[in-house]
Amino acid sequence: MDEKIVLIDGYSILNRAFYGIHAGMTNFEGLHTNAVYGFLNILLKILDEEKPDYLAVAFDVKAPTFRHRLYDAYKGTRKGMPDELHEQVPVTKEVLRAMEIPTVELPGYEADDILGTLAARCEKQNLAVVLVSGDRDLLQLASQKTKIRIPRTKAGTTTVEDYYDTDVKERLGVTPLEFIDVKALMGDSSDNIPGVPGIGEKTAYALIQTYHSLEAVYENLESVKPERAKKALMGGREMAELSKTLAAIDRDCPVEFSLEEARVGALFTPEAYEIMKRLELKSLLKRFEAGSRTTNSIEKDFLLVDDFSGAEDIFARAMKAERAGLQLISEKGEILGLALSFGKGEIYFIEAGGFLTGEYLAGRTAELCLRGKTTWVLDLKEMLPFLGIEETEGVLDAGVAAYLLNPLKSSYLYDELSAEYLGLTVPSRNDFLGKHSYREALSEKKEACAGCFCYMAYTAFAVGPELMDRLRKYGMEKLFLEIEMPLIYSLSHMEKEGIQVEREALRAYGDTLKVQIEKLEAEIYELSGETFNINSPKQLGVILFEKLKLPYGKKTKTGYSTSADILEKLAPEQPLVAKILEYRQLTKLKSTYADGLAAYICEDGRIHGKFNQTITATGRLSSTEPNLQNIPVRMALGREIRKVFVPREGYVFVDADYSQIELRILAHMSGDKRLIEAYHQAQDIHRITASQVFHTPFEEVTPLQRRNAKAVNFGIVYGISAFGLSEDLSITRKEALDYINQYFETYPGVKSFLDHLVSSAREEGYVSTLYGRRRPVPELSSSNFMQRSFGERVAMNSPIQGTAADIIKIAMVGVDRRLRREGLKSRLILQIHDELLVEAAPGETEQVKTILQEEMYGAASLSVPLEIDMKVGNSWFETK
DNA sequence: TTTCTCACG
DNA sequence: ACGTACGTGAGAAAC
Repeated sequence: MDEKIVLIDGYSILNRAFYGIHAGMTNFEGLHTNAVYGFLNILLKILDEEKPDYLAVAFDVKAPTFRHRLYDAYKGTRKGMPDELHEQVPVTKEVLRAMEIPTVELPGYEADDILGTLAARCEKQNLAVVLVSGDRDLLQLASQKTKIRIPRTKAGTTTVEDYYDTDVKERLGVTPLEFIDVKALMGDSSDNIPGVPGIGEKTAYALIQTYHSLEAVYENLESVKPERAKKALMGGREMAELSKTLAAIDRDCPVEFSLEEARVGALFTPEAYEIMKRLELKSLLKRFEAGSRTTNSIEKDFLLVDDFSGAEDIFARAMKAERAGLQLISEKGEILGLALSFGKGEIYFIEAGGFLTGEYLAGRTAELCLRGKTTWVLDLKEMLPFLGIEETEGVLDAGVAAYLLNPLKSSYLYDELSAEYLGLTVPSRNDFLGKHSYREALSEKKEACAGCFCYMAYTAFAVGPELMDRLRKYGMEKLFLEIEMPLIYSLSHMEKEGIQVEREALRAYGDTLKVQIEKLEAEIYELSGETFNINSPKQLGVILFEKLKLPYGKKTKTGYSTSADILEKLAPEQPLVAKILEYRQLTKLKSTYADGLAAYICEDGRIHGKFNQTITATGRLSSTEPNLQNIPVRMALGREIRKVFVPREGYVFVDADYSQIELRILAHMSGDKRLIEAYHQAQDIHRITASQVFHTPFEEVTPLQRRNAKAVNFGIVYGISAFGLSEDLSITRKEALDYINQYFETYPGVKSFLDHLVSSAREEGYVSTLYGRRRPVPELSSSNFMQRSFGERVAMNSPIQGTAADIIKIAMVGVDRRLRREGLKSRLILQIHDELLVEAAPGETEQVKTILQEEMYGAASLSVPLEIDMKVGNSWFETK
C-alpha cells in the first residue's frame, strides 16, 4: 500500500468555514473563532477519513504573484478579507504549529501553485495525494493518484465532494486539463480572470467538449457554432490566451518542502489543547484532551455520601458556612440527591436513598437556604417546588445572574459558568453521562454521576462572588436582587398554579376542526386534480407554481415560498389558494392548539406551563411546554379556543394589559417633547401620531392614515427600515421612506434618541434598558452588511422591548407579593409580555382589580402615564 | 437536526 | 448589491 499525503489549501478552507454556519461566534475575549473552528472541523474530518502518513497546509503570501504581473486586475485568492477573518489567520497557524503540522508558503505564488507542485512531486514518489480546497480551481490537478476533496457545508453537516480525474470527466464532461481551457474561455469572476467576453459557462463547456482545447477551438474557428460565439471568440483571442495562463496552476514552482517534516505526529498535543481552551472551542476539546489528560485537581475532593450520619455531619458544618453552593438534583418530580459545596475541600453529592429520603434532603436544603447566609444555586426555580420556602434573601441563582451578564447564550450550565467565570474547563453533563437520564446514570455509572453533581455544587459555590462582582461593576446588582431574584418565586408560583382547561370542550373544538379539515382537504384535491400532502411546502409549491403555473412571489433556499403573505395575494382569484389558506389555519389550530394543548392537561385539570427566565436576548420571559404566550386571539376562529381556558369554580379571571407600553417607553426614553405631550392628551396613540405626522386635525384622521401611522409606530419600535415598512404596508420603499422622514421631522427627539442608541452601541458594544439590563450587540462590528443592519435594528429595539420587560416583571413581583401578603386566595397565573392574568377568588375581584391597577401602574414612573386596560370574565375568551 | 410556516406580544 | 422589520415556541416535513 502506497503512503498517502494530505495537502490543504489553508485560506480557501478558512474562507469556507468563515462564511459557514457559525458566523459571529466569538470566545469570551471577543476574538472571532468561527473560521478556526470550521477549519479544524474539516481538518479532523479529513484526517479521520484519510488517515494520511503526511500532512501539510499551504497558504498564500500577501505579495504579488506572476499573475498580477501579467494582468493588473487579477485578484487571486486573498481579495478583500474581512477583519473578522483576518484576525483568525495567525490563530489558525498557531494551532497548526501546536499540532506540529507544517505550513508552506512561497512569495510570488498562490497556494494552488504550491499544492500543484507538491502534488506533482509526491506523485513522482508514488505517494497517493489528497488535495483539500474550498474552490473548484484545483480540479485541474485531479489524476489517477491525486484526489481533490471539496468540503461543502449544508444543513449544518459538512459533506465532501471527491474528484479523481475520472470523476471530473464524468461530472463536468471535460478532463482536468481541459478544465483549464474552460476556465480560460468563461473566465472566473472571483479571481477576476477575464475569459472571453460573450462566452458563458454553457458555451465554454460545449466548445471544449467538442474541440478539447483552447488552441483547437481557434484552429477550427470557422466551424464554430453558434455564430454569436464565433464572433465573441474572434475578438477575444488575446484575452483567452492570457486567461489560460492565469488559470493554469504552476506545477513546478521553487517551493522548499521536506516530506519528513510533514509526517503526521501526535497532533493532539498539550499545547494544542491549551489553545482550544483559550479559544473556547468546547466541542473540539474532547478530541484534543487525549494529549493532555489532566483531571482538575479539585476532583480529588469530590465525595459521594450515602449514609445518614455522614450527611448529618455535612449539613451541620454547612449550616455554619458563610457561603454555600448547592443544587437539589431532581428528575420528573423526584429528588435524586443533593449537590453541596461550602469550600474548596468540601464538595459533596449526597444521594437520596434509604434513610436519606427526598423529603429529608429537601428539608435540610430549605434549612440551609434559610440559615441567613449566602447560598448560590444553579437553578432555583427547579428546586422551589420541593423546598416550600418563600422569598429568601441570600439565596441567589447563578444561572439568572449569568443570563443578566450575557443574555445571548443558549444555556447557563455549570460547565459553561465554570469556563466563563472561573477559567476552569470542566467536563460537561454530556461528557459524564451522555444521553442517559440522571436516574439511569445513577444506577449504571454512579462515579460519573457523582463527578457531574459535585462539579455543579462546586461551580455554584465558586462562581457566586465572581458573578456578583461583575453585576455590581455593570450596574445590574439592583436589577438582579430586586427584580430577577424575586421574580423566580413569582414564576414558580405561576407554574405551580397552572391554568384550568376544559378537556371536553377542547376535544369538541378539535373534532369540529377535524370535520372542516377533511371537507377542505377533499375540495383541495378536487380543485388541484390530484392528492398530495398539503402540509408539505415542497409538494404544495409544485402544485401551485409548476402544475398551475401561478406566479410565485419569492423563493426560499429550498424552493418556492408558500407562506401566507404570498398566498394571500393569489387568493382573491384562486379558490384553491383560498382553501389552502383556510386549511393551513385549521390544521394549525388542530395540531398545535387543540391536540397540542390537550397533551399537557394534568390530572388536576390544569396546564402547568413553564416560564423561562433566561432565554430571550431582550429580557422578556418565554413560555414552553406548552407555550401559553401564543394562544390565538387575532382571528375569530382561533380566538374561540380561549373559551376552554377557564377559572376555577366560583372564581373569575381578571385580565390586565398595558396599553401601548413600548411606545410610551419610547416617548419617555427619547424625551421627545411633542410625543410626550401627545401621549398625555390622547388615548388613541396611533390616531394622534397620524394627526401630527400627516398634519391633519385629530377628528379628521382617516382610517388609512391611522393604519399607516400604526405601521410606522411599529416600525420605529422594531428598528425602522424603509424596506420593512414598505413590505408591511405593500407600498414602495420610497413611499415608506417618506413616511419615516415625516415621522422623524415630527418627532426629532425620537430620531436623535435612536441614532444615539446605535452609535453608543457601536462604541460600547451593548445597549441597556431603563433598569440597567444589558444586551451586547456584536453584530454591529460585522463586516457583513446584513448582520450590521440587523445590529442597528437590535440596538434600537432592545432597550424598548427590554424596558417593557423590566416594567412588567416589577409589576408581577408586586402583584404576586400583594396577593399573598394581603391574604387573598387569588393568584397570578399567566404573563403574556404586556398582559397579566389573575384567577380571582370569589369576593376578591375588586381587590384584585385594585392591586393589578396599582402595581402595574406604579411599576414605573415615566414622563407619560402607563395606561392599563382591564377586563373581568368567566373565560380567557371573555376577557378579550 | 434543520427548514418552513404560523401562533402570539 | 446586499435582501429584513423586533422578540419568541411548536408542529410537520425534509434531510
